[in-house]
Amino acid sequence: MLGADVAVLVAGPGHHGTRPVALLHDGEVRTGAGSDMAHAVAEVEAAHRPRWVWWAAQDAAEAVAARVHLARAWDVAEAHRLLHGGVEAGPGLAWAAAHGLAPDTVPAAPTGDLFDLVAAPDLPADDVLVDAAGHLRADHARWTEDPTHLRAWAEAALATARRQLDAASRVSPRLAATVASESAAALLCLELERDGLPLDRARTEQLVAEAAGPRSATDADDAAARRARDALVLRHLPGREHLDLRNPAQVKDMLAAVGVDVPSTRKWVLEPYRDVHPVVGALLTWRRDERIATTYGYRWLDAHVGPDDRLRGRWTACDGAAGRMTAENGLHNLPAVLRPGVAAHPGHVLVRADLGQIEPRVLAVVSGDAAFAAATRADDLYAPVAQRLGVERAVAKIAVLAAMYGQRSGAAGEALKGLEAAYPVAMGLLDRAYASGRRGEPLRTYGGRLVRTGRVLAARPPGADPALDAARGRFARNAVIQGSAAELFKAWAATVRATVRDLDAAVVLCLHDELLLHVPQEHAQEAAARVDLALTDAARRWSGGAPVRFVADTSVIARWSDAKD
DNA sequence: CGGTGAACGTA
DNA sequence: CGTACGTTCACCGA
Repeated sequence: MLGADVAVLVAGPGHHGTRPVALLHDGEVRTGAGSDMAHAVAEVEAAHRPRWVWWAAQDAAEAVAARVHLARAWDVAEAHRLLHGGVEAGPGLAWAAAHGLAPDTVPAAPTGDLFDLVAAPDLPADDVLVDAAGHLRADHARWTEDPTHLRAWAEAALATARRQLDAASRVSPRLAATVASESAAALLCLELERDGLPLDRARTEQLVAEAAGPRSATDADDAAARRARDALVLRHLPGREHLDLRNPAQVKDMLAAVGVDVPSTRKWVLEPYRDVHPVVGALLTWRRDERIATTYGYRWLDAHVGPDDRLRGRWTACDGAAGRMTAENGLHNLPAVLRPGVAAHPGHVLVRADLGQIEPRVLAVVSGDAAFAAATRADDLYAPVAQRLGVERAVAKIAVLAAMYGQRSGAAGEALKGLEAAYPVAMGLLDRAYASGRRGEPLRTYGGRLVRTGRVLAARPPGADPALDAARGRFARNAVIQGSAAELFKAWAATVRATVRDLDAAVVLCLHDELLLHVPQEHAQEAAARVDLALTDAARRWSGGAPVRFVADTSVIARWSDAKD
């Protein structure tokens, strides 16, 4: 994986475009300002299609901005997160881990104040990157401001990557492939931020207006609109006109006074009390509209939707828990009522594809349960499970979800016993994950990501608090499924990224089990077919050919909210 | 002014 | 609400 066809791309500190960048390929290093280096990167890609090694995808920011497509990468930061868990994965930490140095001995980066000049111990000679203890020098960020240092910086990244590959092959035969997939996902994250999510601005503004009222010209108008929204609730409460609806404690006291005695004012707690007092319904409607007015209102539109009518936010390839993708600025939690505003631009369509029942299908792969794998041959996995258990489909579904997530409320009891009997291998995997979590032991996803379970209130050791142990157990059981599903999803997304490129199509949204592509109209059917083919290919590679079927519901639409074909 | 919890959107 | 995440608000203590 890191043989002869390797190129290294690293950047020094500074602003994108003007910062120093080095490209190391075939023993030769080229350095220059980032924006000037983009075409050199493109040349190497076109001629050699190497595997690119970088400390993090951010090193390729200028190439991405210049729309240079890079096919294969080894991202040292993503590899570190997979091998060792956690989110922190800077060069100093990744280097240390790759060289067997304890993470708590990594020297802290200088903060830039005078104290550093006085306290700095044993500064290495100025042309040396590694200190006496074997760590990257603490001031490596400043040190790489000098372009003559960038060759050593690139070689350090390559050395780290090679050690990571050795470590990965010792952990799991699948881990190197997972690094490749995660590295592509991290690159895709930069492209998602660059391209944005296409919106129909007029329609989106209209939807916002329906919840928040018309756009205010002045602060006074804004305050008046806010008072008008509040009045729709307060009119049910004569004598309490000064109640602050945004203060949960005041709302709770008010509700108790009108006969609604609840432990909290959360939506699902209040929902059953709609008939007790009209203020309950009014409050819930107010909360829905207030969410749009404050979080997804005009301020959000103005801040994050560009003049090209695209919504942009930062993306990260893996969160700190099980490894799902995250996104900012509402890209991952846009209220459903605003979805009609997400629309293909003229001459284009959206291709929407979502994975069906991904988590139980992933459980079949991770556990290697042959009987459960057989159930994945059905379009609806719960049908054969229900048949085997002799229960209704709805009961089978609840039982499977209860087994995976540890739901304790509800009546899944009998069906759960049936599951244990019918699919002992799959249920055994979930039980072992739960037990590992209770003991605070780390575990690995199918693709090899280390998930630490001690992170749940790490201050209290396992065994000290039964409720905490149970929480760690539930977290672990969920993480092995959710994290493995995230790996399959990213392998799929990376495959789609590569295979629809020649259609001028692009992935514009990743949502855990759903992909949205922006596609020229004339390539709609071809892009949809390639999305489905990419799932077959990615699933076969990720699962190592396990007899488990994955299914996508794929449709060509104009708006995200449109019904499926 | 920074940190915390409540609340709620998404999967 | 089984588990995550991001955002906004009010409150708390400095």
